[in-house]
This record gives sequence, structure tokens and C-alpha cells, in this order.
Amino acid sequence: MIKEYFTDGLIGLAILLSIFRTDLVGINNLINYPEVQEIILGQTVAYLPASYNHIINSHHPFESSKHLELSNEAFSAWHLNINNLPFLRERHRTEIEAFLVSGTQQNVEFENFTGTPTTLNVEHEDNQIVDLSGQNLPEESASSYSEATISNDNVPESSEDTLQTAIADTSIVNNPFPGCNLTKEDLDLIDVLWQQDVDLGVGKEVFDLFLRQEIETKKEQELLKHQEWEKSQLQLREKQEKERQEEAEKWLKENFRRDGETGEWIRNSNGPSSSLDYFETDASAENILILNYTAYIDSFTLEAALDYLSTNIDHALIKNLDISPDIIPSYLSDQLTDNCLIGTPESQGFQQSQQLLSHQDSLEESLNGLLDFLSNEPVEDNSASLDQFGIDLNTGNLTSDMKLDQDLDAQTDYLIQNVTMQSQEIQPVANEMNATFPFLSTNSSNQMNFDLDSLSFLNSLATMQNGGLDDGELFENIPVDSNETLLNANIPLNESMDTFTVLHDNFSQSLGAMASPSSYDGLCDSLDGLEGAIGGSDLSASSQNNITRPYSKVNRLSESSNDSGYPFQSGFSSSSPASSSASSPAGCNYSNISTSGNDTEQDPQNTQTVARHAVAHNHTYNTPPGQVPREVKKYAPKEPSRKGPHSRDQRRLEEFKIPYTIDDIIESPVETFNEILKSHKLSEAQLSLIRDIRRRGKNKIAAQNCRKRKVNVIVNLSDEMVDLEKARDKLLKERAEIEKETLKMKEKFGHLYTHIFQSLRDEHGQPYDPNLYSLQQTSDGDVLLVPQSMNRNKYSNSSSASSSPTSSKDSVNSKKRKSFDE
DNA sequence: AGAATCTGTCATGCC
DNA sequence: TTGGCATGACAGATT
Repeated sequence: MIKEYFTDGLIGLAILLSIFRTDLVGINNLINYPEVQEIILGQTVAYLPASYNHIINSHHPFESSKHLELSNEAFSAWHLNINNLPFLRERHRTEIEAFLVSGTQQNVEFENFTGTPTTLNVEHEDNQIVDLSGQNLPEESASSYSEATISNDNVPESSEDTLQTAIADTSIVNNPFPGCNLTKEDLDLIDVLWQQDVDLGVGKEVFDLFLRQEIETKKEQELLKHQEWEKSQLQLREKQEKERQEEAEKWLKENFRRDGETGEWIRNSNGPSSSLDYFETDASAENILILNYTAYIDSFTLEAALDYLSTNIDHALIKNLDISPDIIPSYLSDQLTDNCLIGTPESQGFQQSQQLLSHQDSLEESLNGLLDFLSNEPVEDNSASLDQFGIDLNTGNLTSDMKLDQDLDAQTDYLIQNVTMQSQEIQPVANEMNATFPFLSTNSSNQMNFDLDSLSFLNSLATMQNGGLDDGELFENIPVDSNETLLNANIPLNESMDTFTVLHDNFSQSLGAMASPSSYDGLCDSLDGLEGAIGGSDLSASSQNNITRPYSKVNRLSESSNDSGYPFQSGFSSSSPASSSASSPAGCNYSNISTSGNDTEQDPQNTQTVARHAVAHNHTYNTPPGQVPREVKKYAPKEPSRKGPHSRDQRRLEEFKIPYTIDDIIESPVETFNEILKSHKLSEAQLSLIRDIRRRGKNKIAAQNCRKRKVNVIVNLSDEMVDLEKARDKLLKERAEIEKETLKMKEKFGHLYTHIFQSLRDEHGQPYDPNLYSLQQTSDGDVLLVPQSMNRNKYSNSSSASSSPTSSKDSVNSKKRKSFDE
């Protein structure tokens, strides 16, 4: 009877606590371990798992759902608050449901004895029920419970003397805890607590150690099962990701060729892909599409998402995706029919979508529809689901949390998939791009009303892709220090080129996305080169620049490696005019000399093509990590004036009348070189000179390669550092949000705790003294009113009790004894 | 003139 | 053992 007085309050408290626990479980599975639970929730040694739910369900499935708010206004408000917390809604979509078990004739005695038992369930998104009242008890346990109930019912309530006698008399004969080694003191303690009408939240039978061990074993088994399931899911995801990457890699290889030296991906000039041709020949508009895709997504509001889906998704595309129209929310389907199939102009569609939005019951409903739609999409690793758009349920906005530099991987994955898919279609790629990303289309004037004429640099890019762009032109239009990657979609993109400077950091990623995720590094690498080429990118066909343009260190490195190839593969073919002239004594021209054909990183077959398309990096290797490389000093393009050993060697070669150039000596394979040494009668001095020349030449190339590698390492580390800094910032932000939510929940918990505790009354109708009692929750979610003496015992024994479950159990017994003594 | 940078060379270790 | 590569260190050239 008294318990009925505060049952709902307890339920509320239990739910609240359970929510905390549920959330923690979501954060990390380690939380499930009892030891961790103890750390987080406090010791559970004094707590006893309840088993109302399963016991009653297994024997008396007469529970009826009951809204808790019906019986407690405060809880009602709280319940609503909890449900409306974005913290919960965003992460778990947790629903809170409580069941009040209604008694029947079969268990009315039970109710009389323990008050109204309650079971609390927190139902998760995946329909997994977290039962707050205990685990799945084995059938025997339930039977045991029933027996215990009946047995205890024989004991008159509130009759201490009779109870003592009864227990004393029946403790051996009718031991309610078969297999239990509880001492008489333990049993006495339990009964004293009963008589005090202190709700232990459990029946006496749960003191059965054997039963509790079984429960714990079962719990561990479930945990293991869950972990295995997660593992298999992870493997499945990895497998899918791998397949997707392989496909993308295949596509990339069909259309690109990797520069053996720089690792950059160079487009095949005669590649078979129509999509690439599309990108190139129709370049300006489509590259703009990619860029604006990222820009648009960045500030994608929910309204915009709905608008996009409702106005622009083509049924043809849906067919391609093998999506049944049935799975599309009806309102979307209607809109699709109206706008796409019937061909409503997009501007009109936009208005209609606005009306549509206004006709929705709520933004939330719209969102659910969207989520359903996206979740049914067969492209499983479609990472562009709205979940990743940082949807704020409170505002309906896709928040700017989705920083391009952090989530772009996911977005570009989405983009890549579609691009890849489109490349296989018969239709012109442009049409499909418009179908897939209509908001990127230049026709989507209602959304992105930019002016193509202002995007001249992209035209320049297209030109560059065709190999015709001088290295300086592109970046004169692109300020390179645009570190800010967030872009507000409200920025009118047609204003000026300045708008696109903000996009610059995303530029490489977007283009990388055009290729494939697996090629992302390669393309990004090359585009990083674009990005960092402050001193002018090196398109290595810089022979045309040697006179008119200054060249940097990068130039020199690239020239020596990219231009050369390996001209001596067939021996001393180097008496070719080019080589000879390059290495003539008068022309110790480092910018033209072909000395680095031995570069192991390059693909000799493609060297010439690579040289035309290669984009050099700004490898200012003295720049400390994290620091923007300062402008590369431009060396005068004049002929090297110094009279280094190279020219001296050439002169000595002539003096010795050795009919080979320095390049011949350096570049020839070992076999050929040895044959030359043998075939000519050379003096020791001549041989020594030739060997020295070869050794120095080889070492020079090695040094150049070594320096390039060093620069690359530094650049990569710098990039990595930037990424890590961004990741750190993101995590810090997340932590701050979580702490904020936690604080909020703690506050609510405090209020609720106070409310419930003040509502409790003892058998005399007096409130419990907060100094003597406290409410605590077990690891199973049960809420107990625990005398402070037990707390003190618990804390005094905490160091030894928390080490293992076994010691916890031992400590339970000792505490019970102590409490009994008191 | 001096600092910063680039580049070739040497020495050394490793394969 | 030899040749080649990688790399630190150094010095001269260049800006």
C-alpha cells in the first residue's frame, strides 16, 4: 500500500537512471561490463537484481500498458521533457515505455505482498528491449520465484514475531533458496528489511547466489553475442567498402594513369571513359557542379533537403537505384510525380515544396520520411544520409556541424558513387548529373544562381587538364590562403570570384571525389600540389618557361626527373642529338639536362606525357610542419653560370678524348657501362675519371630524389597535422556538447530525485530522513531505497568489493550481516 | 654583406 | 665483392 504511494515516482527515477545507462551503453560497449558499471553507477554490491518482468510475464502475462503520466503529473512533464530532448532524439530516438503489471487472481497475493510491481522498458531504435528489472531468468528461476512468493505469503504481513518464528521454523524445511548458502543472519536481515517495508525492489529469492550467478553468466553471454554481432556487421561494412573502393579504383585506372614518380593521377588522353571526356570537354560547368555541390551541402537546411528531394529526384534515377516507389514517402512520391514526371518547372517545384513543407504536420514528420527514404536506399554505404548532415531536430536545420573538411569523405563518397554510376550510363553524363544533383545544375537558378562567366578559373582548369594551361594562370585567380572551409549557402555565388576562393580548400577534395575514394590520396596529392604551388605550379613542360619564366627549386627537381625518362635503356643510344646537346660542355644546362632517368619512383613509359600533365608540389622542405610555406624564391632562368665539377668533368672527358658524354656515362646500365670500359683501351686515369663521373652523377640523382622524398614526407605530415587538428576541434566540440547535455540531465535528475524522495512515506506516513535513507539504482535499473548504514558499509568496503563480482557478492553478505547487527 | 636557400658532392651504411 | 641506393653533412652557388 505504501509502495503504491510512490511507485510512479520510482518508475520515473528508474527510467531516468536507465536512460543514463542506456546512453552510456551507446557510447561504448565496455560500459556493459559489470566492473565498468560499478565504476560509473557506483557499487552494486548492495543492489539486487529484480526480476518482476520476466517472472510475471512467464507466468502471468497480464501486464497492461499504462501511461505513467496518468498517475503522476510531475512525471508526466518530465517524461515529455525527456522525450523531447534533442540529446535523446538525435542519438537514439529513444522511446520510453512503462508497463504497470495489473494483478489477477493468480498473482493478487503477490501484489499484496510486494505492492504494485512495475516493469520498465526502454525501447531502442532497433527494438531491443532493455529490461530495467532484470535479465531473462531461466524457467527454474521463475518457478523458484513463485515458490518463494507463495511461501512468503504464508507469513502474515507486518507481524515481526510471527515472521521470525516462521522463518526460523521453515528456514530449513522450506528453504526458499534451494542451493543457496545464505546464513540465518542473511535471511534475518532480508526479513527485517521486508518488515520495515523497505522496498528492495526484488523478491527474496534473488538473494540466491546460484541464481544470480546464472543471471550474470547469461548477461555475459548476451554481451558476447552482441559483440559478435557488431563484429560481423563491421566486417560486412568493411567488405562493402572494399568492393566499392575496388570498383572505384577500376574506374580510376581506366581513366587515369598514375605518375610513377609523383604518385599523381594523370588523366588518360585517350581514355575510353565518356564521363571523363565530359568533364573535360564540357569542363567549366561540370567542375562548377562539383564545387557547388560541396558548397550547397554545407548549409543544407532541412527545408532545402526536402525541397531537393521533392522537386528534383528523378524517377528514372530511382529506377536506376532499384528503389521501389513504395518505399518513398507518399508526399515525396506525389511531389516527384508532379515535379519530375510531369515536368513542373523547378522554380514552381520549389514553391510547391515550400507549400508541401507548410502542409506537413511537423518538420519531424518530414524528417522521418526522409530518413525512411534514405534508409531504404540500396546503396548501403551511401554516406550522404541525412544523419551525417548534422540535422538539428530542434531547428530543422542541417547544421553547419557538417564541416566539409571533416565530413567531406562521406559526402564525396556519395558523389563518387553517382559519378561512377553515371559513367556507365548511356545518357550523356551531363543530363545525369543534373538528374542526380540538380541543385548543382546551372538550371537550378532558384537555388544556385551563379554566373558561369565569373568562374573563369574553372575554365582555366579545364584548359589545364587538356595540357594547355600555363602554370601561373590558374592560381593567379585563386588566393591560396583560404583556410576557412565552411561556406554559408546564403553567399550569392554569382557575385564574384571571391566567393570561390572560399571553396578553394575543398576544391581538391571535390575533384578527388570525381575520381574515386581510393584515388583520393593520389588526386588530392596532385591537387595539394596545385594548392601549395605558391611559386607557380610546375607543369614541367617548362622548357617553354625556361627563358621567360623563373623557375624554382621545384622546377629543377621536376625537370630533372620528369623530363628525362630513361633514355639509355638500350645502351648508349644517347648519342642522340638531344642528349648530346644537353650535356655538351657549353651547355651544362641543369634545366635541360636529362640526368635523372634513374628515378625509381617514376614510370618511364609515361614520362613524356606525365611531364606535360604533371603538377608539381611546392616542396619547400625547410618549411616547418604546420607553417605555410613561404614564397619560393625564383631563380633566374639564365644559364647556370657556375663552373662546377660537371663542366670540369666534361672538359676532362674531352681532354682524355673519351667519346662519351657525361650523361652517357651516368645513365647507362651497368652491363653497358662495363662493356664500354672493356671495349676501349683506357688508362687508369681515364677509368677513374669515368667511374667518378658515374658515381657522382648517380649520387646527384639520388640526392635529388632523397630531397623530394623528404619534402613529400613533410608535406604529408603537414597535411596530416591539419587533419588531426580538425578532428581534435570536432571532438572538443562534441565533448562540450555532451557535457552540456549531461549537466542538463543531472539537473533534471536532481529535481526528480528530490521530488520522489520527498514523496516517500514510511509505514507511519512520515517522510524518510534523507540522512538515513537514499535512493539508489542497481546496474539492472532497479531503484532501491537504501538505508544509509548500508551505504556506509558499502563505502567502507568499496576498495575491496569493487575488484571483482565474487568479492562483491561476499561483501553483500557482510553488509547484510552488519546491517542486521545494527 | 649576410641570411636563406639550392644543389652537388662525399662518406657511410645497407641491400 | 661490387654496384647502386639512401641519407646526413658539408660547401659552394645563388637569390
